[in-house]
Amino acid sequence: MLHIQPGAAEPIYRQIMEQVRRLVAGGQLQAGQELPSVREVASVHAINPMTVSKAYSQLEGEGVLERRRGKGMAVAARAAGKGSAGHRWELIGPGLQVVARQARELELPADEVLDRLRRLMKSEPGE
Amino acid sequence: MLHIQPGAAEPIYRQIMEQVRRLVAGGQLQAGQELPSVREVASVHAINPMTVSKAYSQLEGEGVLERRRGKGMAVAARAAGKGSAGHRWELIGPGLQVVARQARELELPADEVLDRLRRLMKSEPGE
Amino acid sequence: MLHIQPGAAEPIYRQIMEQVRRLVAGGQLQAGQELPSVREVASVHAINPMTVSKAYSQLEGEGVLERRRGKGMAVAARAAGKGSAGHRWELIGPGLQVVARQARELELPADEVLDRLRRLMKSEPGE
Amino acid sequence: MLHIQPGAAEPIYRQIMEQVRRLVAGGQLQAGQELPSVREVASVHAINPMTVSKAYSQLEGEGVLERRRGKGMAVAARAAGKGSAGHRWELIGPGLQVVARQARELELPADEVLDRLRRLMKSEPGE
DNA sequence: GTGGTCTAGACCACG
DNA sequence: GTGGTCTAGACCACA
Repeated sequence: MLHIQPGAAEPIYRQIMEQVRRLVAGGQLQAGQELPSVREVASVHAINPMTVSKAYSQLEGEGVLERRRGKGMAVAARAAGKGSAGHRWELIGPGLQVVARQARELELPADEVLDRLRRLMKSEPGE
Repeated sequence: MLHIQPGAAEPIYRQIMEQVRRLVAGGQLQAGQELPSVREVASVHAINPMTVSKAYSQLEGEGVLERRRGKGMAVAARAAGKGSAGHRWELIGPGLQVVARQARELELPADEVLDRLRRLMKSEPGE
Repeated sequence: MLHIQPGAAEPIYRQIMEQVRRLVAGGQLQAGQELPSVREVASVHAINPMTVSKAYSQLEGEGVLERRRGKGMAVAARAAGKGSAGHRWELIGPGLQVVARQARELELPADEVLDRLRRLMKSEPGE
Repeated sequence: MLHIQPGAAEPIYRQIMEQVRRLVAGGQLQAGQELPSVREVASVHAINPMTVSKAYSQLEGEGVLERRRGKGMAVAARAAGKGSAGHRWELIGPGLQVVARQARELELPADEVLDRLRRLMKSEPGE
């Protein structure tokens, strides 16, 4: 379910956090739904359990996840409101601004930038 | 000229490096053109001169900048080739992929994502 | 009779243990008196029966409760001595020290702290 | 400056968090003031640096502390408002409720409870 | 079975 | 010098 890139600049625990946040906001993880256990995620991606645990704990602190004692983590009930359209646009806003600034600094034609992004959004599901 | 966000996740010296790289590739910094001095950048943005110096030095190591004794740094002559169309698309490619994945995870409609990006690219110069 | 807060930092089984200990020491649970059954407590508070059982078992190990075959748990006869004034003050001592340190670190005026505590002790029975 | 009890039920990193929160709210740590470094706290109390780091990081996440890159942690500027009287009483409220309930369950006389607390608040500074 | 905590030690990034 | 990240491994607490 998660997509980890061990060598990326973004730390692993933060990659997990951001993906979970988006999957919850996007509705692919419903309120109350259980997440894969710390140990499972760790073994699947060959990373340290503490790294996963750190991500989950911080998401708990943010109110995105809830701890069910002895039964793992689940999407928090009150995280449901996080799926509002407004909130979802907030999560992608910074990314759009970064790309816009890069395009401007590179003096790339807006039309072609949009074209490339369109193709990436359509085809990427496979990878 | 530069846009620094202290407190951002991306380290300051890297913000400088990436912006300079893009401005050179985009042609807004021409070969031979002088860059603002380390001290000037540092004082304008209230950051440590060592941070600016580190960014400049690494760009020199990459062949993007050249050191002119007693006269500061300038865009390297051989950096001209860095402005090829292919190279410029390489610099923005990762950003586009990131945004595409975020949109997919958030289940946001592609059309509206493109629309928002279009508006950002047109209007942003002001900020 | 019991007051359970799932989700609190203090584990549930320990919440049960401490409350029973205090009710016994305070005389609200008399020697020989029966406690609500594991199943009853579990269903009333929607918690796992094993959690209740664990609390009762440990209290039995401490000599506070006794197991009556086929009839559940009751306050141990020899637990009577636990109600001495000295013992009761021991049970509240740590709590008082914690509050005193918090008040000091928050630089709150002692008089008002006492005032608020007085009101809480008088009115709380309702909740 | 901090008071760590290694054997306590409350985890060490949480002891640190709560004390810092209270010292900030109480004004003993002013906005902008630097905290002792992770390594310093760790060596003084003979605990692992990661334990201290965890506390600091979570306080940063809560907005109580700010990271000054390469220069350690400091009390966040926006944490100043955290020192309002209302906020300080919020921090001690739960502790007062706990004590009040314990006193009631133990059937201890309110006057004497208050008396003991008064003495603790006056004399404790020494330890 | 679940997550939490702590340790020890290594390496990196930043200024 | 500062904090951050990750690993490996141990033990505990909870249900």
